[in-house]
Amino acid sequence: MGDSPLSRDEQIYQDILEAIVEHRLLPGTRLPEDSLAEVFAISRTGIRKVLQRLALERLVTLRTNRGAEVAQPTAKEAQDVFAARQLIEPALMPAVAERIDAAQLKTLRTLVDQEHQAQNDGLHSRAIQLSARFHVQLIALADNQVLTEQVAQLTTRSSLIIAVYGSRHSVGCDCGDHEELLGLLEQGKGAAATQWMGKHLASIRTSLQVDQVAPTEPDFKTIFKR
Amino acid sequence: MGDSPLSRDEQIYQDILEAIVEHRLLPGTRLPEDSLAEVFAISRTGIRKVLQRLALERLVTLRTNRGAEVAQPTAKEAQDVFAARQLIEPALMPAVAERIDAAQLKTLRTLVDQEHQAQNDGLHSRAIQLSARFHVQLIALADNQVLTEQVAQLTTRSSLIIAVYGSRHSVGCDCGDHEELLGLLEQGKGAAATQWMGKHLASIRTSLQVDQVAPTEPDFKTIFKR
DNA sequence: TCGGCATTATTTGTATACGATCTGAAAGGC
DNA sequence: GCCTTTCAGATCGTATACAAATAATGCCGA
Repeated sequence: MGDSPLSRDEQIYQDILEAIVEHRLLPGTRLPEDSLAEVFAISRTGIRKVLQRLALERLVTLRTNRGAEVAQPTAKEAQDVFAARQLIEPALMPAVAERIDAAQLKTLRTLVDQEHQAQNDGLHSRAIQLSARFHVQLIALADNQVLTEQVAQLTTRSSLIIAVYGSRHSVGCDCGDHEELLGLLEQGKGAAATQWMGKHLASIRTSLQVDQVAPTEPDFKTIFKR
Repeated sequence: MGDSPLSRDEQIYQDILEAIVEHRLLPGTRLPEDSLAEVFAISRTGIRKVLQRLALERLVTLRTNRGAEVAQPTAKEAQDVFAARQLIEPALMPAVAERIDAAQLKTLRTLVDQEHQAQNDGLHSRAIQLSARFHVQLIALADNQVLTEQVAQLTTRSSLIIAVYGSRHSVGCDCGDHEELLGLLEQGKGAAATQWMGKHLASIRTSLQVDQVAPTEPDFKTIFKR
């Protein structure tokens, strides 16, 4: 027994997902089925399935007869995503504080360390990915699969949002450190952890430059006007 | 301008979704691609796309080489779904109370009336559907598309849960009426509405008979043991 | 020189075909 | 008589082919 470690489709899905989260594929990038099919040595049928899934998760947009491209969240969407996170994530901190144990703390601290290291090495992309994983792993401790999946989706969308509106900070690791939060949880201070998480997300949210929209397609008029 | 009113796939998706929400398709029912393809006069390709989507929304389960069937939520999943709803929906009531206006109140009251009528006519299936729509329409007023979509998904999953564990009540319209809530919102009593919604969902949750699992396939060992 | 129109090339939408896998039942051995 | 094995039917997974739509290019006329 033991499932196949990762189905073919799932692997491709993960690959593309990671590329988007790590900003190797930027918002607006077109994703032609043929090219992807060739890269992954699979038929278009398989690619379409993956793109479909990514579209339902709002990571790519899918327009009929015009193919797929990496999604470009609007400012409103960015606000909505972070509002949702602010509603859900802080509220789960008490449950997390209750259930967390030494082994899980250790796992989470490993993630934080890796994140720091990536940050110091200038690997911002990797830091972003690790930060997202930290949030999901943390929420998973509340033992609610539904909410965990929702937060997982919200964090990946957040990565996309940061690609469009973000400062150069990774997923908001400027306002105090994830390590701080672990300290609070370790001491069972659920209420304090709730507050911390609320501020953490608020800080990321305000650091977004939602006003200065990065022009999707190069605005030649501006570029060549002298 | 003006999109096609409803794409072919979208229509099929809606049809199957409605059948599941209204309990015309019960949990555990197999959904062979060939049969569906024939019914909807489309190729298997189109059906697979729809089933894929329903699977991502957890309304059908998809096992490799064994096809699709209407999902049978576990007791844990049922708890998780309602816990999520209890976290999200009450929290949005203040925002809803602030933004609601006369026109929207009227629309919602129409929904409630239709729900009552369906209930009185013994059309429980329809009542369930209308109740779900009421919740979604309500949440939509908070003007957060992300959360609205999440709640939409949670309500459809709730319908499925009620099919498995539910009492004969429709989507929990026993503990006080949706009309009551509209009264509170009309008066701008956001805090009271929050409380009301919390109790409302709690009431549905406790009315679920999560312990007496409806045996999917008849458990002959139990049945014939004396 | 510029705008409108036709043509072409690229890309997606859909159906179908073929191979692989699973389920259930019948046949055979113990 | 019961268990194992094998075979057939049905169902799914994947690739490919062909049709349709779109976007871009080139052409022609004003």
